[in-house]
Amino acid sequence: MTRMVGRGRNAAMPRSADVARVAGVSQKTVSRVFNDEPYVSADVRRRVLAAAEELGYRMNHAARALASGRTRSIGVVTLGTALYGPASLLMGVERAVRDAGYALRVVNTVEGDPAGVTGAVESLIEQGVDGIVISEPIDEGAAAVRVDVPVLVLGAPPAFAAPQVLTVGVAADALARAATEHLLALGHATVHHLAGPQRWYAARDRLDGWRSALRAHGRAEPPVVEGDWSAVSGYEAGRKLAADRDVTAVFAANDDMAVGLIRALLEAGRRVPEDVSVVGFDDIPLAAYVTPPLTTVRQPFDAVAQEGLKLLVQAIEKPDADPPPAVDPPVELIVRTSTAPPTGR
Amino acid sequence: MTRMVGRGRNAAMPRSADVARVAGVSQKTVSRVFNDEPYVSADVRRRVLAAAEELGYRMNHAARALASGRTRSIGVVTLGTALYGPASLLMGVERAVRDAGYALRVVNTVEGDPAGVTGAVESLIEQGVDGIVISEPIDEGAAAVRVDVPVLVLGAPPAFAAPQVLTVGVAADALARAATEHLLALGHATVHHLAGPQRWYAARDRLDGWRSALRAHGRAEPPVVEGDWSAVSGYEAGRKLAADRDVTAVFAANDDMAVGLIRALLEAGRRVPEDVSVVGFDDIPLAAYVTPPLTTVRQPFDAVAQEGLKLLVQAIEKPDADPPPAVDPPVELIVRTSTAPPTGR
DNA sequence: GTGAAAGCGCTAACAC
DNA sequence: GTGTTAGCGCTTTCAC
Repeated sequence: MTRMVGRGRNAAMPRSADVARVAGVSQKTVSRVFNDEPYVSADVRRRVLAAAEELGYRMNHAARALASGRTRSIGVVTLGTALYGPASLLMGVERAVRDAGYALRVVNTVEGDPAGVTGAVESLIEQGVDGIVISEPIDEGAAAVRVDVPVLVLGAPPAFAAPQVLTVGVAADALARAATEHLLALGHATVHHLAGPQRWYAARDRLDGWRSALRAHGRAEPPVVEGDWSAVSGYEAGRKLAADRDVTAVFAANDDMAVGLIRALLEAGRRVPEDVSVVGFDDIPLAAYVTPPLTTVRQPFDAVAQEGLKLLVQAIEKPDADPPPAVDPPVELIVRTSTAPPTGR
Repeated sequence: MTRMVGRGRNAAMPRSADVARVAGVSQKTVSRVFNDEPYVSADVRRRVLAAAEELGYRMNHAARALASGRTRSIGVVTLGTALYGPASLLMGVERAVRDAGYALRVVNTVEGDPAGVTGAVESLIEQGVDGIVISEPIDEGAAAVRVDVPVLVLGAPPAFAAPQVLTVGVAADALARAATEHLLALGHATVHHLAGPQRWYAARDRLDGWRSALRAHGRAEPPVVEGDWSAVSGYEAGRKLAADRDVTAVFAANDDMAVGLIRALLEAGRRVPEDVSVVGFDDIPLAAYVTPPLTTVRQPFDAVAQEGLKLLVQAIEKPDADPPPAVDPPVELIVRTSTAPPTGR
């Protein structure tokens, strides 16, 4: 079946008034039907729907947005990267937005762009959105924008002046703590940390979780090595770490770096897990299939996106209701074979 | 600095008429300035800009879209997956769309959704977009929609009735052919293929490339094993393939499956590359760091996205001009250590 | 070069 | 339950 769809000045698209004429009702009644408003008799509703179907009517969202001041769309600001974490979060957000009956607008921020998140948010506001999701932002200094739509920040402290700034943590510190404690429980004297870039809040949270685990157990805190999330940076860090015979356990801030790290370790003749245990973070789909299969911590991306969007949509639609209490997703440590007790050497 | 931005019925946002009053010009002149129309004196332009700045004016895109019938936005239809290929393409598209001065709307199609791509396209049209990008679609049968905006299809045959359907191939068949020929050149009698799900055009193209290489060299065409892009499916395929001692070289349709395959091979006691050579597809960032480092073929995602968007934007803005000839991005085979000549056994 | 008037296709507010 | 009347903030058309 071939249906005609389209939009544009001369495109002879039927409008609600045309539907009204065919159905023999007023234009406003057509509007009522398409907005599921009450007080429309079942009979009228049926006639309107039939007429709309017959004409191939589709509502013009621009006109609706102009008249109502609402767009039924949500904007998301992401880092423009195909990294597993941010990409998964984006897919989760898309799904949750669609399920809530909203449209999605996406703006990426570019690393090093002076406008950064602030510019991205302004461009979304200009486009017209009812709410904004900021996904895993990096710290760009105090670049506050006053926005009058609700803002949901995923994986960072609230940093925007908005009527409602909602935050859903990825519970990264708890997850990082669990990873570190797993290594400690195995009998390692201490745990080294291959951190993510500290401009990312997500990276800081993981570092905090690692540090708090070490402190809680009264262990020495070795110097932190910082990577940039990439396997290359993990590899480079691994070359340094491999030279240090005191290193028996490393917690990497993501799986990509963990894989690079392991490669460097192996090339330096240090076996994993016999000589050095490694735990990653994210549970990328490949984690179970690299050599050795990677012990890691699963990030509940979908749950975070869903949970967050529930808050955001409520803030948009019922601004006065109290936000429901946030439910922290469960910590999931996936133990595979890249970790083992230290072998006395 | 805290700037007030926002939109909405009661939000006391300044409009172009306010700017006009402050600048002492007509509302239409403000419109001219913001649309970079000619015939505005430099002096007037400066005054308008100053007034806008003073009031914190931002144009209302919904009103513009309603009046002009154009939205300056582009919609993209993607599969909702964080797989490296689709995710990279999406990021490339976002960047290219932003560079062209358009906004981006995203709709995912869900596997198994009856509406599928057709429904996604209709929802974009309804939202109002000036052009549509369909990224790596799967074959859903003939579900044609007549759309009156230009459509760009990335990585599949044109399948939509639209004023302009543009296609930019990922040249997947040429790339797959190069991968296969690399293995043949190494001295392997033939090459097995671990294919992607055949509903994806991208998977079919790779299979075609593999097949044509085999035919061109007069080699036997072994039965195809089909996976679903995931490492798990590669692993399962690997268990079957490992049992067959005739298998000395495998071309996997993506890197994730290649990694799963290698793991299965190793577990079955077959060494890579000594007993079996493996080449992947995509060059995921991890490819150089897995064990053994993966020989693979690099997909030029950014180039494809940029190239495609150039076509699309031209089709939107200058519908009558001839589309510039498509430039095929170069084939890049990355040889690492998962491939080697067969060892006579 | 600039301005006045008339919509774009909807929703809001209120009448009936 | 349903219709009427005004806009929403821009662009278009055409006059000057």
